[in-house]
Amino acid sequence: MDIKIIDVAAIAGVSPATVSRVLNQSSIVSTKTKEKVLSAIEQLGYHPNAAAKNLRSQKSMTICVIVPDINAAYFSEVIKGIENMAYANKYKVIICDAQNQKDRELDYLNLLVNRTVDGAILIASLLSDAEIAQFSDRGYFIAVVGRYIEHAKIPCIYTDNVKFSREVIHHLVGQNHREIVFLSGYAEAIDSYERLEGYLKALREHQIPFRPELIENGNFNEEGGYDAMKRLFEKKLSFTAVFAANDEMALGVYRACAEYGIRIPDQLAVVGVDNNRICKYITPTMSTVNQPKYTMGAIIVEKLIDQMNDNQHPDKRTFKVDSELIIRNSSQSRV
Amino acid sequence: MDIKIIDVAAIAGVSPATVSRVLNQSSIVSTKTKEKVLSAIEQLGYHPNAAAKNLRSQKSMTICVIVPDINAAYFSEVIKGIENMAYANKYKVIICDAQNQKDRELDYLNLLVNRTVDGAILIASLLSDAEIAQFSDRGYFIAVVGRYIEHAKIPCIYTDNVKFSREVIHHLVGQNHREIVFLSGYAEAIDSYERLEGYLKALREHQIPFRPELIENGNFNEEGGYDAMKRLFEKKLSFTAVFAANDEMALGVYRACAEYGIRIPDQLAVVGVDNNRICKYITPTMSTVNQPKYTMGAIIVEKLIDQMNDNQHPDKRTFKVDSELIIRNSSQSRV
DNA sequence: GTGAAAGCGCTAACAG
DNA sequence: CTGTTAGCGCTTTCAC
Repeated sequence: MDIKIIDVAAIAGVSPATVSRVLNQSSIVSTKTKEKVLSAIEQLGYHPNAAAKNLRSQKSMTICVIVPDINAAYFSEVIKGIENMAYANKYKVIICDAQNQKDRELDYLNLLVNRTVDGAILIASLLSDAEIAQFSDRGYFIAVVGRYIEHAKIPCIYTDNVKFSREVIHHLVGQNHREIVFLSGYAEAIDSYERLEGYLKALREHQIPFRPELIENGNFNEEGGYDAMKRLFEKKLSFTAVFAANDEMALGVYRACAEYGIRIPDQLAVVGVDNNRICKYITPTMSTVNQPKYTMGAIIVEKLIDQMNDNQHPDKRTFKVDSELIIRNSSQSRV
Repeated sequence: MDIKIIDVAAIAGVSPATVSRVLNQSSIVSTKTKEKVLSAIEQLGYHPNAAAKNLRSQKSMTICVIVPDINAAYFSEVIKGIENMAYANKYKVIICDAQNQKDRELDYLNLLVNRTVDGAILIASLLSDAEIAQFSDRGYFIAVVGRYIEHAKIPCIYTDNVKFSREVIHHLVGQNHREIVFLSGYAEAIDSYERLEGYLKALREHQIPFRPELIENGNFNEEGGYDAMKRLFEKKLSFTAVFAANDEMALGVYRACAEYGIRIPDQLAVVGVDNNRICKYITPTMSTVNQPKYTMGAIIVEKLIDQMNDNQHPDKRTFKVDSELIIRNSSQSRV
């Protein structure tokens, strides 16, 4: 059996309450008894039982992070930011791989309900705003990465999709492209919607007529991007550039181009989103949009922890962070 | 306040013990009362408090996974296997990013000591075999990925480094290479040691004299591989192939070659280890060794859970899994 | 500044 | 088959 607080108390010649007090610095203990207690703890190698502590104090010092896929580079970098900042604040992090399934996400959210965790961070959630808000209203602490939710108690961090999409199109137009394909992710995703919006806005700004046939869905994955591109090629449409709503799909574009003998960037310019590490290594190097993923993770835990501890800093609850267009060879005309 | 077992008991008109029994299927309850209880649970939306359950039952149904870096593709895939299999067994997974620091690793291991977790999985740990064994001897459940530990109670899963290293060298020799550089990782890592051993063995088998100047340390990262390669080039040594102990270093080799105008594979053949996704996308595509990372993660949790539950299946405790040499363009002479 | 005692919500004997 | 009871190990009033 492990050593318990009462054992420490006995050795130190004090009551368990006093041991608890020095452990938690909850109230003032005389220097002398504190020393006795500390040395008893040391001597016995005492470690407070977490379950007992959790039960009594009604918190677990644990949060969970729910993502569609642990493995995806984008998520794992956000998670790293979350984990590191959580550690700095003495919080533990439970990872939840929802595998793109809503019911699994819901299942993981039960960790909140049964008090396994004090709070949850949702990344690229499949739940609707209303569903998320509802959880918050039930008194659970939730924070969201990647989108904005209109709710006073839900910290959010996200990038301005519309803004950077416009930048991408501006860049492409600057390279004399006027027939630009947009590859969207699955329709339910807010990111798809907003990136499309930015694309449309930018076209309008440049008075380029919008051609609906240049919009294809690639489901945010490599295969989808590849298939979409093939469809486009088969239709013999005229276009000179592709803006893919993420790098995965852009990678699919590369593959399709290789098959059809289309040279990037000479015959087709390509831009993705996410700054996957592959972008730097592939030939030609791929233009993309970088988001401060690690920082986003770090900030969101901080805010969540603030919420959980009622540190109602009157400072912001939502954060719109800037992303940066990285121009590489896939979208530069070699003059 | 949340609903508790006693509330359910009251509604169902039974004792809390009975509710607990239907919840845990610990002993037989009549169909009739079971139904009453179930409907009360449903009606109230009752979820058993995890902390209370943990305290009483002396387990947390949680394990932790300690890795040097969450972000590294290799680890995140193993973690995915772990998480998915854990979920299937109703276990939660706490991720611990040790950031390549031994003291942080030790700190995370305290999760075992304070009973936050029931067991821990160590991946690419910096701890010595003796240190790990010691934890096990203190009664904590530990499992290890990536190396073999001589200890009856520690499940291990690992690949045969010596074997695949020999295969790599055989392959290279088969391509008429006889002057082959070996790029090792940091010396403390067992992987470095064993991969070097395989390299040496294979050379001997082919009666190729071993040249110590062809061995360089690249610390398992891109920068290290790049630096090592530069040193080698500057020394004007003669060699025609490089076997890097992981893909990261091999990527560094690519970069150094680009700088020095060395063409891969014509002037230099390159083989890495890990099958990072980049290998498939880089030009030339990179030969490497693939390990069943996901499966390794899945198997190791299963074994750990077995251990924790005393399911002393007399079946194996350690698993040496096969890896596969993937030959791509970086090591094929274009005849 | 310190101790006694109650109780967090659950499960597991032990009766019946 | 079901209820009563006693804790799991800790923190936190409330006294002193």
